[in-house]
Amino acid sequence: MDSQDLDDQRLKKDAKMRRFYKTATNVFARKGYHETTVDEIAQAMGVAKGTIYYNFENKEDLYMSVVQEGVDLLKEQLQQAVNEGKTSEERIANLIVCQLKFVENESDLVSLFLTELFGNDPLRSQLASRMLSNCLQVFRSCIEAGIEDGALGCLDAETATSSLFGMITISALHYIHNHLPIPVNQVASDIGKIFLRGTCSRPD
Amino acid sequence: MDSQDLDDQRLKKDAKMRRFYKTATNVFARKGYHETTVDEIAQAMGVAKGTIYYNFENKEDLYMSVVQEGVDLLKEQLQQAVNEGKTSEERIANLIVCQLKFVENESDLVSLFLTELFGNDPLRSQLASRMLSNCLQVFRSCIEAGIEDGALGCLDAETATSSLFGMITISALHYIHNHLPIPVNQVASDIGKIFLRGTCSRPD
Amino acid sequence: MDSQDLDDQRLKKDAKMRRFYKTATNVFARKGYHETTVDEIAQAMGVAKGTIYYNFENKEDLYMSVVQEGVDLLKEQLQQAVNEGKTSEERIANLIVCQLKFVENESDLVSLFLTELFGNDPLRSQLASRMLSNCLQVFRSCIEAGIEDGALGCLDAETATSSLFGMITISALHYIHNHLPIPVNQVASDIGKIFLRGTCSRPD
Amino acid sequence: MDSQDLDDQRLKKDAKMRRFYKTATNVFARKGYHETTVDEIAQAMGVAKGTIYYNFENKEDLYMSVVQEGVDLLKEQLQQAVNEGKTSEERIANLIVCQLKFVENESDLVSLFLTELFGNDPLRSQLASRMLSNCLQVFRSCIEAGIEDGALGCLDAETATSSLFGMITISALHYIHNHLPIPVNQVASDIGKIFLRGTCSRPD
DNA sequence: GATGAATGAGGCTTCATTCAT
DNA sequence: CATGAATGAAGCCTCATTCAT
Repeated sequence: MDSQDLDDQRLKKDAKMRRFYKTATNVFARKGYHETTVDEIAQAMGVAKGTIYYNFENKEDLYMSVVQEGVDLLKEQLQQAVNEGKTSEERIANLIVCQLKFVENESDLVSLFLTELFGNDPLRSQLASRMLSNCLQVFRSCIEAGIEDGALGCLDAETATSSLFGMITISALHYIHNHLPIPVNQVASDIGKIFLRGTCSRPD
Repeated sequence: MDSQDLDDQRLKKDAKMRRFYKTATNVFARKGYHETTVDEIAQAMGVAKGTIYYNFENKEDLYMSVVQEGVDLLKEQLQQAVNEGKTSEERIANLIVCQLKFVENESDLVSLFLTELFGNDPLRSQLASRMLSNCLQVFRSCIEAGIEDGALGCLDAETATSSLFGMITISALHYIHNHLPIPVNQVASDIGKIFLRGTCSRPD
Repeated sequence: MDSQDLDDQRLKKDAKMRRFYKTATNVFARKGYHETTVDEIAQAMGVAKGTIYYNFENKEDLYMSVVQEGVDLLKEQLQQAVNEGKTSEERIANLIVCQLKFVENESDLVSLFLTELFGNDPLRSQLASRMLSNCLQVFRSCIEAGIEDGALGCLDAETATSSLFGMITISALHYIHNHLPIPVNQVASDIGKIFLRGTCSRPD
Repeated sequence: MDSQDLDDQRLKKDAKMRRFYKTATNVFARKGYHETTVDEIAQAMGVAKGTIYYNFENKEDLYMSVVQEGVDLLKEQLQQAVNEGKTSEERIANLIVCQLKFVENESDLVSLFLTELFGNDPLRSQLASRMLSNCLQVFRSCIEAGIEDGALGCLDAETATSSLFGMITISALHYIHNHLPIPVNQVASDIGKIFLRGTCSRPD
C-alpha cells in the first residue's frame, strides 16, 4: 500500500465523517438532543447503530463533535470576512453580513448551538461558552482595532462586542423563528448603522 | 366553615403553589428539563411524587407553568418600567435597566426560558416564542412611540426591537456565563448610548 | 396508622423480600450471573422489571444481596450446630453434617457462592472471600478449641480449617455434580474419621 | 520448500499458538470469561480481532482451548509426580506437593478452571467436570493402590479422593485469595499427615 | 388530599461475529 | 494469512405515570 492509497483512505474517511456530521446536525437540530434517538441518527446516516458507536464515544460525543465542527466553520468564515475588509468600518460590515448569512444558511447548527449555550447543563454550557468566545474573539479584535483607529468611539469593548453579536443574532433568530427569509442586506445595513453611529464618539 | 376559613385556605394554597413554582424553577434551571426527574423535584419540594401529579397534569405541564409564571413576572416588571418613564428616552432607558436587572435576579428563569426559546421542540419553542412576543411587545410599543415622537430615527421597528433586546440580553448573559455580577448601570448606559445615538436620524 | 399496622407492613415487606431472594437465587443458580437476564428474574418473580430496580440498586446489587442472604443463612446454621454439641468431637461432627446438609439443601446457593468465590472478578471474589471467612470462623474457633482441649493434635489451625472445609465441600460437590443425593451420614462419618484421626497427636 | 522449511513453519506456528494460549489465559484469568472482550484479548496478543477468528472457532472455543491446555498440563505433572514415587506414601506425598505447586504457579489457570467447574453453565460445567475427572483419576488410582497395599485403611475411595483433593485445593486457594505465597512444604506436610493418619486403619 | 410502590415502554450501549480488502 | 470497519441482536437501566390505600 503506497502513500497514494493512504491518502485515498484519508480522504474517504474524512468525507465519511463530514457526511456523518452533516446528517447528525440535521437530525439533532430538528428534534433536539434529548428527543433524538441514536437509532434515528443511524437510520438517517444509513448505517447500523453500532457504526455510530464505532466512530464516536457515545451520543454526547457525537453531539459535541457536531457542535465543535459548526463552531469551527463559523470562526473560519468570520475570519475570512475580516480579512476581506480594508477599513474597520468595512470589516465590521463584513462581519455583520457574514454572521447573518451563517445563521441563515446553517440555522440547524445555530439552533443547536444556542440551545447548548443557553441550556442548563453546566458543563456543556461552559464548553459552548468557550467555543463561542473563540468566535467572539474575532468580533472583539475588530472592535478594539476600530476603537484604536478612531472608527468607533471608546466604549467598553466588552459591552460593544456582546451588543453587536446580540443585535445580529437575535435579529436573525427573529426571522428564523417566524420561518421568514432574512432580508440580509436590509438588516445588515440597519444594524451597521445603529452600531457605527451608536458607538461613534460625536458629542450628544 | 365560614368565609374567613375559605380565604385562609385559598391563601395557604396560593402560598403552596408559589413555593412549588420557586422550587421547580430552581431545580429545572440547574439541570434542565430532561436531566431533571420528577423525583428530584418532589424531593426538593418535600412532597411525595404523587403530590406533583395531583397538582399538575404532568411533567410538561409543571414545566410550562413555571415558564409562564416567569414570563408573566417579566412582562409585569417591564410594563411598570415603561410607566415610570416620562419621555421616550427615559422609558427606553428604564426598559434596559429593568431587563438587565431581571436577567440578573432571575437568571434561573431566564436560562430556562431561553433554552425553551432556542430549543428544538417545535411546539414548545413556538409557545415560548409567543410568550416572548408578549414581552417584546412592550419594547416595540416604546420604540414605535419613540420613532413617532422623533426620539428615534425612523429605522425598521422590527430590527430595532430585536437589536435592542439582543444587545441587552446577550450582554447580560455574557456576565452570567462568566459568573460575574452585571455592572447594571455601566452596561445600561453603554447600551442606551449605542441604541439612542445609533437610531437617531442625524445625517451620517 | 398505629404500631400494629407498621408491624404488619414490616412483615409484609420482609416476606416480599424473602420471596425475591429465593426466586433470584434459583434463577441465578440455574443459569449463572451473566447468562441470567433481569427480565428473566422479573418474570420468575412475577413482577415488572422496574420493580426489581425499585428494590435493588442494579443487577449486581440484587445478586450480591442474594449471596449475602445465603451466607448469613449458612453461618446461622453452623453456629447452631456448634451450640448443640457438648464436646469438641461432637461439635466438629455436627459442623460436618451441617455443612453437608446445607450444600445438599441449598445447592443453588452454594454453586452461586462458589462461582463467586472462585470467580475472576477481583472485587466480587474478595467480597465472597470476606463472607466465607465469616463462616470459616465458626470452623476455626471450634478447631482451636479442640486443639486447646486436646481433642485435636496441634496442627496449624489455618491449614486444618481449610482442609476440613475443603474435604466437606469438595466431597459434597462431587455428588452434586453427578446429580446424586449425598449419603450424608456415610460421608460425614468418613470425613469425621479422617479429620479426627488425622489431626490427633498420637506418634506416627 | 523442503521438509526443513515445513518443520520450521510448524514450530513457528506452535510457538505462536502457545503465546496465544498464555496471553489468553492471563487475560481471562484476570477478568473472567464474560468480562473479557475479544478486543482485549486481541490487543493483549498484539493481533487484530479478525486473527483470533482465523485461529479459533469463536470466543468459547478459544476459552475452552485454554482450559484444556491447562488441564493437560496439570495431568502431565501429576502423572510425573506419581511416577517419581516408590511407595504409596511417597506417591501421595508427591501428588500433594505437585498439586500445591501447580495451584501456586498457575493460579490464573486454576481460577479459570474452578470458575468453569463451579460455574452455572451446565454444558461447560460438565465438560470441566470430565476434565477434572481425568486429573482426579491420577489421585484415585494412587489411593486405590494405597488401600490395596495397606498404606491406607479401607475407606471409601470416592470420599477419600474428594477429601484429599479438597484439602489441597481449598488450602492453596486460601493463600492465593489472601495474596500470600503458599508455604508449600509446611502445608504439604500437614495435609499429608492428616490424610495418611486419618485414613489409616488403626483402631480408634 | 397525599402517598409511594409498582409499572413497562423506550433509550443507550456493548460486543461477538462477519467479510470485503 | 491478516485486518478492522461495520453490524445488529440483546441487555441493562431510567423514569414518567398510575392507582390502591
